[in-house]
Amino acid sequence: MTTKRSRSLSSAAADSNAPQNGIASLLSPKAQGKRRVTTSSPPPHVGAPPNRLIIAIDLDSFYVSASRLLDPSLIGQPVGVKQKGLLATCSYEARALGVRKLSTVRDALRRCPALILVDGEDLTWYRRLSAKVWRLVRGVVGPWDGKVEKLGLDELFVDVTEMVDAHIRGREEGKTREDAGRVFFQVAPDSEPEAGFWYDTLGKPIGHVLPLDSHASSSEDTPSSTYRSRLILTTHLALHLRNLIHSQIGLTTSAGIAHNKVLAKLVSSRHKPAKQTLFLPRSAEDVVRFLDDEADVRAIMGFGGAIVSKMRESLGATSSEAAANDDASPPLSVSLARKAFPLAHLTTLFGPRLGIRLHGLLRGLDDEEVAPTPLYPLQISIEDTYRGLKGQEVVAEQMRLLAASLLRRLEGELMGSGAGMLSSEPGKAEQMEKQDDRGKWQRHDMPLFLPGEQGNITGKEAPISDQKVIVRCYRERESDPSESSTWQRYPLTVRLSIRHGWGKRTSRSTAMPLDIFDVRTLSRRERAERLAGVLMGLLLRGGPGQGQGQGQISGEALLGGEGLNLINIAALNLATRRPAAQPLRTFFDAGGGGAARQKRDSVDMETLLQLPEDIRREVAAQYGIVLEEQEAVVGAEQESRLDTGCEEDEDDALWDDLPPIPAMDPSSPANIASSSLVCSHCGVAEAPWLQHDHARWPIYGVPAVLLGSATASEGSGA
DNA sequence: CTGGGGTCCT
DNA sequence: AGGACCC
Repeated sequence: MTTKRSRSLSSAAADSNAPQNGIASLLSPKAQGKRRVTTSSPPPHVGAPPNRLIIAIDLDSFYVSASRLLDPSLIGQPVGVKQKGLLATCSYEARALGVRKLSTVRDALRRCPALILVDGEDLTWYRRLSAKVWRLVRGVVGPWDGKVEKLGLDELFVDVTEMVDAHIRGREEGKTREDAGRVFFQVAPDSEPEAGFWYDTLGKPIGHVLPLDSHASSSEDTPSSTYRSRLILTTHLALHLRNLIHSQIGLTTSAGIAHNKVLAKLVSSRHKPAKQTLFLPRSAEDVVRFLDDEADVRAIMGFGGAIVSKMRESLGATSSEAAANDDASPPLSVSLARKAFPLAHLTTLFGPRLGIRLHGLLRGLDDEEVAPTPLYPLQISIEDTYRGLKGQEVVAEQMRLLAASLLRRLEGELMGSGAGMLSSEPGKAEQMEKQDDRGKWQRHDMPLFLPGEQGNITGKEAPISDQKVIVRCYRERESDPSESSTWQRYPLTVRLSIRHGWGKRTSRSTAMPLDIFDVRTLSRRERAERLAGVLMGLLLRGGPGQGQGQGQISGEALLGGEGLNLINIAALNLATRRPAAQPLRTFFDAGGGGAARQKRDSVDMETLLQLPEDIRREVAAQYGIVLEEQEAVVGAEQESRLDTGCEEDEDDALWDDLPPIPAMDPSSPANIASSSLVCSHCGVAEAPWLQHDHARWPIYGVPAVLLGSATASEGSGA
């Protein structure tokens, strides 16, 4: 359908300013000549003249603006939003006083002692506001097959090609309202004929235009359906969306309009708060000239630190430039990058796929489609940073807090009534739009927690740079899921990532314990306890290289060296339906040797484990399941059991109801043994936090006796 | 002295 | 599981 449309448009373009109109000439000769040889089907626009209409929208100093909605006294003030020791962002007033985004708090306060600090470590409010903006925009362009992609909390990409062309078609068919040189762009379906905006048929763009001489030279453009006039029309639509975001939500935005994402994003940052910029090149040369103004190739989305560092290194080797791998090394300009890195060079350095992409990016070529952000994310994670967190009890306590925090988020974002509270509610967005553009801002309904007498601000005193500094902190009231709300998605996997000292992150994942979904029968505390237990198991599991689970990593993680600097817990693999039970048997089924294995498929382990103890024991006895809690296991017996290997045994692993994570010294074998349970499958005793994993992959589980000896080397002896 | 998140690719 | 990218 794209081809049909673009044919009619390019025939319209052919009459007036064909050579300068630059549709074909926007492509490099290479790209024009090349026909797709790949077997995978390319996006419709690949290899075709640029035809898409992309808007990049950027919420201005988002965290600051969002905080100002909660606390208007911040308006007009130099404000910095801090996360731990860093300024996530700061207000333009603060920037005028020399404060830089991403500077340390200490540095910012040195430059601007009057800086007002806001705590931005809890993202709840920002996340909600961000989703609101996304839904608003999607409510407008969605009905026209428009696509909206969220990038982080404060950026959107919007593909309005279909929407604009639908309008142009309607206009060609005389279906639009016109009045004294103006046309009405009806933005909602026919049920809402008043929603939309008037624009001037003179074809003047809204906002800034780049390259600077671009529009002036083509001022004789007729407002016909040329590609250029479609881009110009898009600036009106962009303003409309920005006006909506401002009037309905109260946030100002910057925007860029171009024929692809990278260029739209690049120009969106050229004029920054509350302005928009159109990129309107006449030729491919215009694009390259524009990019060559960019002194730092990192300004192009896709050129990150690792890539540029590698490029600079390669440059130093061939051109005797003394650019080491420093952070302080001078930026690599786009023009230098383009001249110094022919395609063959880039593919050598980065492989065919990435190399080709980077080569195109240096010339402004970008095929990346606007990928509609799905209703539910692919993963939900929380994290916190520490200064050398160590000790079993300390770590376990943090794990409990983080687990509870993750559960709170999962409940908030994955539960709802069938329609989905996070869902677009297309009708609602249209209603909002139907209201006048200059209407009052929407009420922001964050249920605020009011600890202070003076209002909704919690003052937190924090010692920063030797002074006590007040950090304003806005908190949301706790709430439980409503009665009617049910899980819309079920994360099947949980992943624990940690950073040890200042090293790199490492991560392990395992099955999500399914009882975290039982919000009716278990308190959040109980479910958090369960999840934290599983996480402690992951912490102790160590890497695959640890084979039998010597517990080296775990010992160090809990007790040794620098301690933990970061803990991140992620819920991923979000399923639509709740699985029946924990997949305990996969390992054994794959093992193949289970012909004689006795089947107990009729027993739902999860259900069994949740029964009251007396009933549970009764049922277990009936099915021959060992629910025995064991005081201690003799070391020698364990060793021999371990040698035989769990996979040869016949029974499924099963543990008794899990006790809380014991607050105890893990280096004491006695403690471990006393709280261990014996695997009914292979007979190995495991500490509580290892049982979950052991049940899935017995060979990775760390037998208590080994754990004891491993930690004993650092701890209080065997 | 370096946040608290996300996505995709290998 | 890790590494790159994005904000």
